Amino acid sequence: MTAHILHVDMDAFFVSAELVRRPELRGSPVLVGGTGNRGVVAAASYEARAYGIFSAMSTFQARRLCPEAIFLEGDHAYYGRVSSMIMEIFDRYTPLVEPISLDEAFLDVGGSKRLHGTPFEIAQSIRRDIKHEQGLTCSVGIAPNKFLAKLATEGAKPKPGPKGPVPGLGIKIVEEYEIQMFLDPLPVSALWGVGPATVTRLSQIGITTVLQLRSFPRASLIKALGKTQGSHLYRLAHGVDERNVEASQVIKSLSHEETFPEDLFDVDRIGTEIFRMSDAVGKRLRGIGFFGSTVNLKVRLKDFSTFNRSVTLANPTDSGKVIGRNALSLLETVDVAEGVRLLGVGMSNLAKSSQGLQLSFDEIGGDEPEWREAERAIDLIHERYGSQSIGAASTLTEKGLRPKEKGSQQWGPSDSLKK
DNA sequence: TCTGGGGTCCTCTGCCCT
DNA sequence: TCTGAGGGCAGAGGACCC
Repeated sequence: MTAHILHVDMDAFFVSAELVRRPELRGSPVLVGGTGNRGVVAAASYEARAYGIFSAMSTFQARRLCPEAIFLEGDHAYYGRVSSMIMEIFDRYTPLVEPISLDEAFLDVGGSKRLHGTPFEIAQSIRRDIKHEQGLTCSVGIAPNKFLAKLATEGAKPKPGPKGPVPGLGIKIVEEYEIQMFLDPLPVSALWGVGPATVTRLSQIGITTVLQLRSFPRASLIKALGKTQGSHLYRLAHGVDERNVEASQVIKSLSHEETFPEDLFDVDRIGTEIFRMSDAVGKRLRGIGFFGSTVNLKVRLKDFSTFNRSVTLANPTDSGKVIGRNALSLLETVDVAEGVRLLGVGMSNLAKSSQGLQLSFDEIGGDEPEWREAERAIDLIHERYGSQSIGAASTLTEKGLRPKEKGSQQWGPSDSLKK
């Protein structure tokens, strides 16, 4: 099989997007993420990476490593707009585009050769278009499958150096005949699905590199890791990945969670926050025309211990009120006396609202059947006058209405949310 | 003064039913 | 009637990804 799968990954996307609109910051250590001490770094410029800062590091630690770094609060809506324009560029070259996140996608260009050239030429064109139209750079991996293409991208990326970023290859191809040569020296942590826990388990049986993993008997690997993960890793170590590039993906769950600038102790306040998040989840469900059957509540306490509770409803719902009522009863099973650091409300077991769902009297609002209509009316008012214009009294905090929008607190609480 | 948010998938456990 | 095995399912939580 020839290398025809492209993995395109933007270089330090959030930071680079900020530098486009704030060019005066170029050359400085710039970080995007949660600016409060409870936040994390979402993206670091290559100048900041030279200080040992990396994404997912706590903002507190990043500040200590580089006090002079410029911290920018993320602007999810802006990155979303830039991302859409980049995805449009991909669409020019193939209809088979699978976005993984705002800054990353797989493209199957197997059928694009006659129109657009070889995979390498297409990668060159995409990089040129993105640079020209958005002022951003990206790296591209090309390989016979998604797993190898993604790994190849890592080899194409710029690296941080003491005097600024050291340019990478930009494009890296892994052809069929060089797969093992490419994979064997890599650490097992480079494989998709191998995190810290699996690294530890593998090292206990003497496996630290892909070559060692490949040489290990499949049956022993399955014994050590279980059938699913064992055979999955065995195949990856041999460069086998049969997943196709999926242009459309079905949403399976949806949630909102939030870490608070200070721990919450007041049960009434916790209830208000749960209703606020439930409201947002309901709004998003209605926005995409879905109902959910399972209500999930996540609670993280002061000591970072985390509890997940869920309940499956007899009838699916898209009502924030119904979600909130169920989430609140789930809260009763968790002892929150020591203080709540994070709350999350989610829905799973989703189905399109057009799939002939029967809603019981209770699921559409119980004693207030008109509430369902009210929620839809609120959606319309939000659309027209903004999310601060109106909301249920149950979602009102002492700071006023704080409706939760997707991505509004993507990387943790900011300084401005602190009292 | 540390450790986000939004997802997916998997495994384990307990319960119910046959 | 009691008991155990086993399947199905829901719930909890771990692990991983970006």
